[in-house]
Amino acid sequence: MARRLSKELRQKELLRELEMDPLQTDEALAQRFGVSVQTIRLDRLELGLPEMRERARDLAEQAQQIRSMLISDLIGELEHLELGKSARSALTTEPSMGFARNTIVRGHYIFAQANSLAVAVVDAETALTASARLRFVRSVRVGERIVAEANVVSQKGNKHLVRVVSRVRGETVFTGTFIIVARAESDPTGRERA
Amino acid sequence: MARRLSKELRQKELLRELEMDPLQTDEALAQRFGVSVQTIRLDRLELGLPEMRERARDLAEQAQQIRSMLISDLIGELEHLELGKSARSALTTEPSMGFARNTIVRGHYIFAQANSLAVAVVDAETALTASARLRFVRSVRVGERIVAEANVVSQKGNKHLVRVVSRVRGETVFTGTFIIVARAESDPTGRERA
DNA sequence: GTATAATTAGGATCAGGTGCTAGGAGCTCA
DNA sequence: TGAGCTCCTAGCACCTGATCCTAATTATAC
Repeated sequence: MARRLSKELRQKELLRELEMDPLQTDEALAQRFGVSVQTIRLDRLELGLPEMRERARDLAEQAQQIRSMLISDLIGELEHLELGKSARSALTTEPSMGFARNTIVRGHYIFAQANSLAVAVVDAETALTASARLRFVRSVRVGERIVAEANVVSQKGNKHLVRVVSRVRGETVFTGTFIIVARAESDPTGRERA
Repeated sequence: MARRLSKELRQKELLRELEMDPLQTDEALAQRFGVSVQTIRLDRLELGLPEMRERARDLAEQAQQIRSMLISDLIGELEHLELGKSARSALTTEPSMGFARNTIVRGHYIFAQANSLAVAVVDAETALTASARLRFVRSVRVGERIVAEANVVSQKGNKHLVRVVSRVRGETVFTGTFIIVARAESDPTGRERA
């Protein structure tokens, strides 16, 4: 049974190996495990692992999704926007947004949604967050859908006071008060941020 | 010159097309533009664009980086950690962290680094952000390296007051005061967040 | 109408695979 | 000892999405 054990072990290692670095060819993997390329192919077949090019494509697609979802200027989907007045966006939370050891969504995703919305609602070429006060009222579980609503409370000069409330199924999970500064595109001296 | 113009136009379109969806083969692109595959190849050659498989690989590598960098529990690299007392982390900002229209880093990345650090410094199984006050003192440009320092100011029961200051080349760009709540792993009733 | 630029076509070759067939090594069991 | 089994290796034909190279055709400019 030493043979079979070694096979099982190799396949487990193979999984770990590909998780660490998915962009390895069968050739490289074969060398790494001291077996023939065919053996690696059989292993992949048994484990249902796709070939390197597919793995690359899958990852590439993920990257695009991540890019458009998490790294877009507005995090979450914009559902409503009345410039200078109010806005609403929805964010469906994903496992990648949670802590590694539990299913609680990490605060900066909730903040990111609220902050993006606060910046978006201000009617200006460039708007940056100057300061904020946040309250995380209740923890959010991975999979829950967060609806954030932003309202411009007041405006003095280029300073906008924006209030954001985020809810999950109607229950408030987060509130934040943002001071957003509108800045002319031509003004390069950054004194504030978003 | 209509031909040459059409060529220039096609190459511009090609760039935009591939930016939108990089996972297209020459074949598909040829059909899309109504030209032969060879023409697309020549265009790619002139524009210095890599083949589809390379594009996929590049994206895949990015995805891995994004995964490990932005979606890890601690954003930025931990440079120092004394549990319950202080911590320091560094974050080199990337183009993907900036706004689409300028090179200013968006606030939630700065917050994410600070928030992660504040949570990490608290010596507890699970620590969640309950509330925070933030000040974005100065805008950060893409490429700048942010060093965040967190100090536990006080502790009352399971509530920790953590102060975070983020600097770029010694200059303060962000300050935040976080109230972090430590929670026993066994307590499933989420009343606070991180 | 001819020079020049742009496009198309064809063939050889490559990487990194799939799918299939076949053979040998190593172990178990009777 | 040999049959039966799993596991590994090997070889060959084929596929996709490319490469590089040469040659021919078409469009446009002068």
